[in-house]
Amino acid sequence: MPLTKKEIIELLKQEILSLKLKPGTILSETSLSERFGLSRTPIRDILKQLSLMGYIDIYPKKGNVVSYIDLESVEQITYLRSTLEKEILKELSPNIPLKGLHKLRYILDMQKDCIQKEESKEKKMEEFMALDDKFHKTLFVLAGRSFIWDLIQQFNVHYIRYRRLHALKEEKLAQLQREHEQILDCVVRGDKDKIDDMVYRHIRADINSSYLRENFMDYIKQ
Amino acid sequence: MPLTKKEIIELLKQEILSLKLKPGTILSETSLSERFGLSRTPIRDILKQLSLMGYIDIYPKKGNVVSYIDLESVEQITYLRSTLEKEILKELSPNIPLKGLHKLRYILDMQKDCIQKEESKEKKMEEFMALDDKFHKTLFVLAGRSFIWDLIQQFNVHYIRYRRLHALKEEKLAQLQREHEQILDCVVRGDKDKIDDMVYRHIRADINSSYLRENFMDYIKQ
DNA sequence: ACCATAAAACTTGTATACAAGATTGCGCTT
DNA sequence: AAGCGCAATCTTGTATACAAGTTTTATGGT
Repeated sequence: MPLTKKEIIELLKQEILSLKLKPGTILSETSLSERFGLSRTPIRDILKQLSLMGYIDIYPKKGNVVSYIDLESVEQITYLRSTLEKEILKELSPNIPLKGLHKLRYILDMQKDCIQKEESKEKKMEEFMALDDKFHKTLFVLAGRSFIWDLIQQFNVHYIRYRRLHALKEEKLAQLQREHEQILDCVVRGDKDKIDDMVYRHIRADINSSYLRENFMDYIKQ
Repeated sequence: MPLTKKEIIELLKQEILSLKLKPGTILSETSLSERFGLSRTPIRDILKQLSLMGYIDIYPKKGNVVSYIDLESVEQITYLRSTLEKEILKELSPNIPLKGLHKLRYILDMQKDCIQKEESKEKKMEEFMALDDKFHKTLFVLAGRSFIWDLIQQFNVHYIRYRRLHALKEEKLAQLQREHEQILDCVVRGDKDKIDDMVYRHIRADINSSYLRENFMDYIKQ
C-alpha cells in the first residue's frame, strides 16, 4: 500500500531530523517521485510544505536541498523557548498538579535508565531525546500551552538537529537529565528565582560553544 | 504586467487581514486563476502557502474558504507575545539606546496625530494599526529579536484580525496609545516590576471580552 | 406537494506534456 | 593546455487533461 502525503512528509521530516538525510542532500522531484510512486505534482506539494518549515531550501529552477543547520535560527529559537519555559514553570510553581508531577518524575527515571543501557551512542541519544521532548512538552501541556509547544515544534528543525549533535558529547545526556531533576525540584520547592537561571542555562547551554563548528562544519550554514 | 506569485500572496494576505475578504469567503482555484491570469497549478501553490499560515482552510475536494477568526489561537498567541515582550522590555530597561527611544517616541507622536485626524473610523484604524505594529516591531528589533518578530507575524492572522475589530471600538485607539506611552515610561525609568503587568494588560486586554462574539459573530470560528 | 434517486455540474487531486532557466560537458579555437 | 561557446541535459515552473470526490439539480414516482 502506498504512503499518503501526510505519511511521506512525516517520513522525510524524521529522516532530516535524525540526520539520515544530511544537510546539503539533493531532493529532486523526480527522484522522490520514483521513490514514493507518485507523480511530480503531489511531490511538489510535499516539498513546498517542507520548505516553509525550514527542512529544505528550494532554489528555483536549480533544485532542492536539505537545509544546513542555521545557528542564528538556533540562537533565536532557544531564546524564545527559554523565555516561554521560564514563564510556564513559574506559573506551575509550586502548585504543580500531582498527576503531572508523577508523569514528569517517571520520564526522568526513564531517562536515567536510558543512559545506563548497553546500546550504541546513537540509539541511546535517539531514545533519550524522545524522552527529553516528552518532558518539556508535558510542562507545556500542564500549563495549558500545548498549542504553543506545537507551534514551536513546527519550525524547530535547526534547533532539534543542533541539540542531537550536542547530545553525542560525552556526559551530555547525564548532564541534561540532572538539570531536569534540578529544575523540577525548583518548581516543587517554589524557588522561582532559581528557575530563570536554570532554564536559561539548560536550554541555551551550548549556544556559544564551538563544538558544532569544529566537529560538524559540513552540517552548518555558511 | 501580471503579478508575481509573491505579490499575489501579499495581496491576498492584505485582503484577508483587512477583512476585505470576510471569513468564510470561498476562494476557488478557478476563480483565482481567472482573476490573476494564471493556471491552477501556481494558484494551488499560493493557496497551499496561505493555508499553512492559517489564512485559509482547505477542505479536500470541497473548496477553500477564508478562515474564521479562531479565538483560541488569539488567546495562545497573545500569551506568547506578552511573555516575549515582557522579557524584551526588561532587557532594554533602563539602558535603551537613545536613537531607538527617539524612534519609539516619534511613532507614538504620530499615533497621537492619527487619532486627531478627520478621517473615517476604518481609515484611521488602518493607519493607527500600522504604527502600532511599527512600535512593537521596533522594540523587538532593538533587542536583536527581529527574527522572532517575523516568526510570530507569520501565523498571526487570527490575532491581527481580532485586534483590528477591537480597535473599531470608541476610545480604543486613544487607550492603546496611552498604554504605549506608559510602557515606554516604565522602560526608561527602569521600573521593571510594573512592566510585566502593563504589557500583559496591553496585549491581553480584551481577551475575555465578549465584544467580538456579540458584534462579529459571523467572523468567528464555531 | 414531497421525497428518493440518479445524473449533471461543481469542487479539488493527480498525471503528464511542454516551457524555461541552470548546469554540464564536449569540441573547437587559440 | 587553457579558455571560450554552444548544445545536450539536467533542474523546476506552468498549463492542461483527466480522475475522483462532493454538491446541486432535475426528474420521476407516490
